[in-house]
Amino acid sequence: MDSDTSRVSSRPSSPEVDDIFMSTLKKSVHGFTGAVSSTQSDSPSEIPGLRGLSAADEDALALRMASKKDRKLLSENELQSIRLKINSRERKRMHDLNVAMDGLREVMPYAHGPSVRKLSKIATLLLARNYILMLSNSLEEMKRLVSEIYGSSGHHGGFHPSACGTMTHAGPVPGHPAASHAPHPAVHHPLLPPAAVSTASLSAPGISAVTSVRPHHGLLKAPAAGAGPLGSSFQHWGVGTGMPCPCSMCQVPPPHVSSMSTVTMPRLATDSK
DNA sequence: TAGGCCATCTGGTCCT
DNA sequence: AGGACCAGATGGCCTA
Repeated sequence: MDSDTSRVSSRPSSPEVDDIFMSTLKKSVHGFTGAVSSTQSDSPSEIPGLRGLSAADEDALALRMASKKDRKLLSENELQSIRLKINSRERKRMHDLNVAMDGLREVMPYAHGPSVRKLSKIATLLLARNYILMLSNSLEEMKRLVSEIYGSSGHHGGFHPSACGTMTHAGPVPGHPAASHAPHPAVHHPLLPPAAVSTASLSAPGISAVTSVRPHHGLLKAPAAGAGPLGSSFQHWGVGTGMPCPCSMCQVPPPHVSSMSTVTMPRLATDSK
């Protein structure tokens, strides 16, 4: 999918006024929606300016409506049936999208639970992006250190299985979501002393734009006292010691992350009101 | 009450 | 032709 740019560019920035009008007419005069939605119960009486339409008016409108393509060949019931079918597909599509979004939320390093409001869609996407970037950064750092340690001794420069086995931050995998991170092992980055990781904090724009805003935004039903920026259920924060986890994942988004979030989501970054 | 988020409807566009 | 995708519009719900 993918030819979006061209598709978008060819799309009118806003619908024609007449199209909106006709759409309204279709919905109101002919019950075009099929009244599937519980939130949108359009009826003629609800549309100012359409009240008092005579039967002739409706016929004329129906004619105009039908003139579009071959709709004239379809009965009102057929049109409604088609519309219902399309609406149903769209609902299913959006539902699937939400399911996928939920799946993404589950593997995000963010507080989960009945008392915590779930991430918004945009926050989920932003956090996911930054999470991926952090993991990539962490992986690169790990590779570099492994190379430093084994590279000069003639050992292979790649990951040793034993080292791999101790990597708990390799990223969420199916069945092992980051959200359900097991508590940190005593040494989760055996090759990475705390001093080796960046000293940058999670206040970096990428993460802060999403996570630190949530409480301000009132999205946490119950403030997590003592919880870090990622939330109280985030295992990397304060496990055992109550101190911030020094691991790479908990520390830094890559430098280039700052190019977004706060820019593209000004509201998220400044919504502390 | 304003603003944010969301679900839904809808029509347009593109793809198969 | 039918389906998928997209974006605009609309209204409901919730929170500060």
